[in-house]
Amino acid sequence: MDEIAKRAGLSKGALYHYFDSKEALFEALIERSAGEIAAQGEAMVAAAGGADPAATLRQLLNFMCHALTDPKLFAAPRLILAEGLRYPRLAKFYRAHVIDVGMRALKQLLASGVEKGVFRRVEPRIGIRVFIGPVMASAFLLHIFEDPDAPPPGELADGIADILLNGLSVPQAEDAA
Amino acid sequence: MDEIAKRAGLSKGALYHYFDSKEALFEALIERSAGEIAAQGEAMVAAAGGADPAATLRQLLNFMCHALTDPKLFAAPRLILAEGLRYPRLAKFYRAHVIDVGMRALKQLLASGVEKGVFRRVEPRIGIRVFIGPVMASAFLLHIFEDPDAPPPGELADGIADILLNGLSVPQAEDAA
Amino acid sequence: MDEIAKRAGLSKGALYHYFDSKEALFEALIERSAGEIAAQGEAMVAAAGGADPAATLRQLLNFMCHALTDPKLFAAPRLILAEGLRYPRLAKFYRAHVIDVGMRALKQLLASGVEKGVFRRVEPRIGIRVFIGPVMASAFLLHIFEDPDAPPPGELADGIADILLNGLSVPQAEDAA
Amino acid sequence: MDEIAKRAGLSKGALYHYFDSKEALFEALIERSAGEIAAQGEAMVAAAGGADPAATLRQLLNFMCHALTDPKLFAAPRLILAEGLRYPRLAKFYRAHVIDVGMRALKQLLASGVEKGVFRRVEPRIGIRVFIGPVMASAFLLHIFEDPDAPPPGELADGIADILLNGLSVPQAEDAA
DNA sequence: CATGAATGAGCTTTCATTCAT
DNA sequence: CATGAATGAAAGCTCATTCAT
Repeated sequence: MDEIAKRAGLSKGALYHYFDSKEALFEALIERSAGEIAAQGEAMVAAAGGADPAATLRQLLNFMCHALTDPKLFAAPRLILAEGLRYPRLAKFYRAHVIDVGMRALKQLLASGVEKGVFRRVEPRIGIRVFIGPVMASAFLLHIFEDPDAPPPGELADGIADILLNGLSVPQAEDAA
Repeated sequence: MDEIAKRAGLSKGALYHYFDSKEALFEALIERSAGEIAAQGEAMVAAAGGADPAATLRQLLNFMCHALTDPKLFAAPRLILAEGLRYPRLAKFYRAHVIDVGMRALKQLLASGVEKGVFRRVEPRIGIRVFIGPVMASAFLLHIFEDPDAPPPGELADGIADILLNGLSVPQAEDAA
Repeated sequence: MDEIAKRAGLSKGALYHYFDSKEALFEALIERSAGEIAAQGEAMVAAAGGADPAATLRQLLNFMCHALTDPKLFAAPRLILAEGLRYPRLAKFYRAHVIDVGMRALKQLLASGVEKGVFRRVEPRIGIRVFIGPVMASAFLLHIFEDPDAPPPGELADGIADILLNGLSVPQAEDAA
Repeated sequence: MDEIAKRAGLSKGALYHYFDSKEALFEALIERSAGEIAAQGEAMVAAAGGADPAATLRQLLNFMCHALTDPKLFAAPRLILAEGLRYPRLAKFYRAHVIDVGMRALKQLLASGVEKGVFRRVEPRIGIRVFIGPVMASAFLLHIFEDPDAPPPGELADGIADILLNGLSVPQAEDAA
């Protein structure tokens, strides 16, 4: 809190004027950064209205990859990881304000793709994990392990989308000799 | 350290006999759990010898999904995430002993798949992220966010492998002109 | 001060307009509650004018027992006891405005009883302590220790008066020799 | 705690080695001082065995007056007053370990006096308050209000006992003209 | 080898008081 | 007159580390 106060140009006491506790401050931070991102992602899916699910998926991936490249926007997930054991309520808050929102949107996107006949009918819980996981992994490698080899966000999003949509496997010729 | 000593059934003094510092203790923990897992994954790829890359990928996913379902084996990654900021050396240690090992093996697996003509030639850094990300995301949802909806590890591995290999998209009919 | 301001329905700033400091506020509180009680007790003794000291003593006990049953009137003594160490000036203030007043009145009452020949000539400092002590003890048991067995004030005053005036001992038969 | 540690010649950390919290430290203090006094008083009553209730009452008063003259032994009651609002459990602890013990002993003493025919049958709750109150009042005047006029403990105990046993009133001649 | 008492810097939080508006 | 944001010292407590035994 000393450090936070100093960076905010306030005294520690003033911080407690605005937030009841460190936990409350963290919750506000989560809501204003990760919560915002999740809401924007949800809005993106809603705006697309199921018109072109593959394009929406690409757009969403692009958005997420760019967002999580920003250290400021990675602050919220990092917070959960660093302080989640000390403040267990924080993980619950994050789940309610970020994860549930994102999951709902992704489930919606996958379902509309299936409905349109462009996505295969995969188990939604797994589809969600396969969508969000690569973005997470990239963010961790970038911010926590300082991978010098990190691909730029646009390229990353395109590459993830390519594999997600088309698979790693080489398509088999189906009517060969 | 008090808590660790108590659970280990010895005194704090004894703990400092075995480990020079908390950081050293953490490094040992990482080496013995996550390092072990990474080494086993690497051995799995080496043992397969590039014979059936898709099968090896499925096997590796299955191994990882089962491993990270165990709270004890999730302890090391969680440690890095929670303490990585407090002990920056720890993140570097983890990268050297776990991430680099795993990445090398995965890059090898992808390359052998390409060589065999069964995998498309994707950017390896991205292929790696798409492989490991979904497993990570599943572990986080399970252990950090206590998702009650977590799929069982076997089913999870199969589902991830299916999407990874075959993609989300419905294959196009190829019988055109 | 925050709490006091809130309960008083004004801002902290306003509080400091009316009172220079917390100590000053406390002094005002003491003067307006305990000081008032002490003054009323003194007036009671003065009004009686030494006419019927035993009756005055009963009346005074009754007044005190009823007063100290009211949590609002117990607030001032409690304040002294709780904050007397933190604000030593406060104890002196209470002594001057409450204790000295009460003691003077009691000393007066006892003296007039002796003069009238209805009270034995006891050491006044001790007489005072024996008078006020039981009332204090009752208030403490009621407000601090939340004794569920507390006697109602009227009954309490009568009981104390009975013992004070007549003693615990069974009167000896005087018909000897 | 800083102050306590300094006076004990320890660091703050060491204090928390011995006591889980400030409240626990206070409970230990209460048990070792006031609890001890209460237990000794109880033992005194038990030892007397109801043989000479008036003498026991005098002895007990003498013991209490001497005990509460010692600032160290007054520390526990003072603690309750100063910290009771901050740590409400403390008052409950004091009640259980000190007040209930003392009350039980006093009730016993009064009952045995009644049984012997030397004490009048007074309401025990009131008898207790009249016994303990004057001692309390004396201790407060001495330690909190620093009364320069405080009677020495022996004289005080004798004076209280005299009033308690014989009453303030001048005995009436019962067979006069 | 092992103990556990002890340290001291650091943490989150509180609170009487001040002051620009 | 009144507000409430801001301060800063101090409170209770934690914890990695050390050291006499």
